[in-house]
Amino acid sequence: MNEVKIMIVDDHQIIIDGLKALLDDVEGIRVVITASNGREAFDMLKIFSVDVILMDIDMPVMDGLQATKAIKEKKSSPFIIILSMHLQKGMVEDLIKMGVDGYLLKNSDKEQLTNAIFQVASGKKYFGPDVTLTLLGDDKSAKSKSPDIAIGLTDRELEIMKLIADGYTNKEIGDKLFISHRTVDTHRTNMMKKLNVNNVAGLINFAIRKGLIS
Amino acid sequence: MNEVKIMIVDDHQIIIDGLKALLDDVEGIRVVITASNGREAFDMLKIFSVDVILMDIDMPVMDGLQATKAIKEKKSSPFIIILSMHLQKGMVEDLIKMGVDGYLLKNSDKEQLTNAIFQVASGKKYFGPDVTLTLLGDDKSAKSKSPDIAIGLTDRELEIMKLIADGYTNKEIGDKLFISHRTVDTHRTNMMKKLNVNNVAGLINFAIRKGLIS
DNA sequence: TAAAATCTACGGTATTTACCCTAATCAATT
DNA sequence: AATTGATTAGGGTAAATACCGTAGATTTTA
Repeated sequence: MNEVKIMIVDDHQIIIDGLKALLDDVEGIRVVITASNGREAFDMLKIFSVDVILMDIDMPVMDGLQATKAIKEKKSSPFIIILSMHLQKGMVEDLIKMGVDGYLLKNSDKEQLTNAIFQVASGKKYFGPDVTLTLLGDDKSAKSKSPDIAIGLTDRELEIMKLIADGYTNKEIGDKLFISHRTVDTHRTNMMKKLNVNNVAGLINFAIRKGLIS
Repeated sequence: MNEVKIMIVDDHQIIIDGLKALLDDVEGIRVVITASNGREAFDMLKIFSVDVILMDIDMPVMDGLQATKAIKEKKSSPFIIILSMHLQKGMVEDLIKMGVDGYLLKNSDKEQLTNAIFQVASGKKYFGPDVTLTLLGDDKSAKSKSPDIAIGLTDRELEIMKLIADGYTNKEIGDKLFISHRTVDTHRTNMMKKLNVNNVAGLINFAIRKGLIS
């Protein structure tokens, strides 16, 4: 088999450098290109051809989920392994629907990473040692349903989310946006329902995970 | 000069492995031990002797700031470089007061990291290419004033902060900690006063900036 | 030993959220 | 033309939070 060509996508240069140093030591793996956000990764694919993408989730400009979606929409896209900080339940199913080929926590070790890369490169799926892969479904399911996998929040909701995170009350937000504080409350409630949390702390925690604030 | 002996402290194994691979390529640097949280790092220092510690901030059990505080309280402690995800204004001053020797964003590159290590190992300070080091003061200032430099929150407050961030209500937190929900409210109020915010959103935003959650 | 900080707790009150519900308007899509 | 989704708004209520104060018990520091 040829060398597995890798693209690393992460907004932290030190992690890119680290992963690169780590993988360059491995026989059969070669890091050919890196990108610091989703958009860059997407653009790079027009120029470079790679077999496997190691994709971070939290990134500015275009996050890992958006990028994955965009890349997987094209035909003959590379395999994609998501590198995530935290395990989020329900996440794996969503990722599979998006067409992701692997999922790995950042507290995995070198061996698990290389395993994942080789396995995915050979066309199999890899979802961590913890995750039993019972489901799988057909490939078509990726495009047929659930159009808003990544986040599911509207622009307005996002706008309000940020203001909530900044510490404004519903009334203050209403004044700022020239809408009723009841409307703000409605948005707040809708977001909580969507994200399955039950207070502002949960909301903000979500916003952090997605890189919307901080 | 001898080799610079390094300890890496990070809760993500892949980052440890990456940094190790990266630094093992560098002449004059040797990673002798790693730890996955602050407590482990602290304990390891009883056994191993190192010159420079690369310390992450976000960690379970004991975070980087607590660990730094604990380590720097002992005499003849190693130099410590903080590795942080985000640049936080006001942070650097606090870190210097704590006795930290360097501060580096995780989106620094390999060269900056090795520069930082060598510079710090030789007794100088390194606070990133962006940060102009105007202040510095005398070494005594570290212990003489402001006992709660890092954050200003007590252990109990921090504990409660994390539970708030996890979405628990005052009542739930009270039940968890076997104290009255009024006491939880008092802690909450005191924290807000200390941090100059006026609701839970502000609190959590702070917790993010300081790396207490996520 | 005295002073300061920490953790605990409560009374009272105004404000804010959280959570039900309905519903009109507008834009986009089928 | 009809449906869906987004945004807007309100009625009503219970729960939770924010904010003011005080204060005892314990621990730490000076």
